[in-house]
Amino acid sequence: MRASRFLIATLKQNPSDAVAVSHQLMLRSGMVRQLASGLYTWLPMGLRVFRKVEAIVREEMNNAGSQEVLMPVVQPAELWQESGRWEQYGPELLRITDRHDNSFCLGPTHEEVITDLIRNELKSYKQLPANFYQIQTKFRDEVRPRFGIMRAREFTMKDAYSFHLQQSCLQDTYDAMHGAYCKIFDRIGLNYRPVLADTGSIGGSSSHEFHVLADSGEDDIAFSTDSDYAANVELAEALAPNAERPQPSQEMIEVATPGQHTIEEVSKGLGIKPSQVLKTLIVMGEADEDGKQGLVALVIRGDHELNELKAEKLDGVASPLTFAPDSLIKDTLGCSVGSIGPMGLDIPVLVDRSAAVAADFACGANKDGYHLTGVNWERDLALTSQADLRNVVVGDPSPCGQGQLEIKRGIEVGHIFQLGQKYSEALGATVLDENGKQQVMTMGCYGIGVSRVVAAAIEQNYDDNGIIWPDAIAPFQLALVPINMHKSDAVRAKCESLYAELTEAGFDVLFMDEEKARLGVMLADTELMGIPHRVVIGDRGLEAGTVEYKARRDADKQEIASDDLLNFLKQALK
RNA sequence: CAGAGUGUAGCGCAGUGGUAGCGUGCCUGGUUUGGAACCAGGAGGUCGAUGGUUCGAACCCAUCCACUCUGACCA
Repeated sequence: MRASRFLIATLKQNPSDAVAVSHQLMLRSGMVRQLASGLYTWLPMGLRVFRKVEAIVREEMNNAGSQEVLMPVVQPAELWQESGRWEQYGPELLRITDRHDNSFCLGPTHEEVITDLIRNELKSYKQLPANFYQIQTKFRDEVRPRFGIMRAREFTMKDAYSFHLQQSCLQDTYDAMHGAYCKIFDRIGLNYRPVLADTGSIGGSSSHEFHVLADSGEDDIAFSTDSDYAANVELAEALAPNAERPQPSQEMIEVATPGQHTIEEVSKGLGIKPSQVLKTLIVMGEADEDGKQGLVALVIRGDHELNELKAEKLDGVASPLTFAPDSLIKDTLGCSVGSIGPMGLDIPVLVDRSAAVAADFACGANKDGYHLTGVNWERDLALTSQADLRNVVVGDPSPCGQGQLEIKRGIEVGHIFQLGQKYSEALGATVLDENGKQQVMTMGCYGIGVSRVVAAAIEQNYDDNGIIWPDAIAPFQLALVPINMHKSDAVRAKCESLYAELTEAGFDVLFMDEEKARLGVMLADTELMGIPHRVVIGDRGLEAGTVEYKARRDADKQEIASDDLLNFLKQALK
């Protein structure tokens, strides 16, 4: 491609409202432009990257036996009412009405549409397993779009859905998809990890997320130092401590702690470590037959964080997890939030495993302005139910039994689920089995955020000068940069012949052929745009029979005999 | 949705009551040319919108809109 015929829309200055690195660099390098909040136009440069990601995803999905389809973005309300999600989904589902006053939505995902298609098209067990995918625009009216392309409202996703009669068959496809995802992210050239994940609101049993590791990620991922174990922190189990609970050594006394409510204030006031203070959180209990909700107390160590996902899965705890309103706590327990403790509560008390081995601890006295110190389980109060309630922290033993946990940030770029029969059941997607009987199919679903992969690749690969694309998804593999082409016929002739030759050899070349463009500007632009390889042609080199080569990641340039260039590049770019 | 902030030239910003400016980018000409040059000339703005106060509003007041940040939310 000739730069003179291609929109190079680089910006010198950072648009002021971009915060995330990928957002800034995508705007500055002329990859995208914002149209409205969470809506972006892909410029030619950005679209080339996007298409390369898409092509790799498509190839590997095809290789893994999935068939491509393309479903509408606009979907009829009836289907969503049939699955129950018309009511379940909140305002994130953008609902629209057509001229006949019929309701539709913009698809945030396509389970309903594919299941509707499949119930009409698949009739026999002989057609199973079946796996279909599409690469399509999704729309989610996010409460707060942010980080540019990373969390846009309109985005592109590769979503696949598989259909089975046996769980074992689903498992096979799930494993095949897992393998295909690894191939995809390997080929793209990202540092990523498949991690155990929560199945979330979509339901189902088994689930893995694929995370690109980057400091700017929104998720915490826990890894074992000694094994392949990796899990989203929201899911990673905090094992029960091995250590026995120490014997009590202090008397329980009540201490006035006026104005001290947070763990930090209390531990500072009492002169003890936060880990010696237990915090008691009051959440809503599960509704009984009459629909009445009681309260439940959750007790964790002061230096630990509550894991809401774990908590809401416990018997007796309302899901979604809801913190009890202050007024209700005051009415029921007779004290306010900063002074609650497990001592003498007549509501269910669930104690985190780590908190259960604490001795001589401090906690609220259930009396405003007072705390207890030297409290001990069994001696001063009964230890009723124990549970895993907290987020794991660095140094915890790995749930796999080997090594300790470390925690890194990740960007979720893929997610695979075993869906089960949630949608096939609701929409009546059945086939006849060997005995001629109707059987509801079991489903799996598999997503990759195609547009997000582009942003995540930048979050993981950049420097002060701009983007550093992995070779496989770079908009161009190579920049051909002439020096003073408008004055030197030799430079022009060499560039033209090289451009023809390299293009002929199958390289994606960006020829910086703008008349009178200054070298510094061209170099800065090609670096900002992240083009991984660069060849500079000047009179000085040509007289010596050389051209200059530099990889985007390299610190130094090298002189290459111009006759060897093609072979050199074939090596370098392979 | 709650809290905070910002809207003035493509981008970054200044201007706080007297009719719009700087840097950069863009166009023309010239001089330059190995990392974002220099000189001269030029184009480009209903100052987010509406209403009000005033002789006069980018500026003061009110309402609305958009965008951003923090949080809750998130297959």
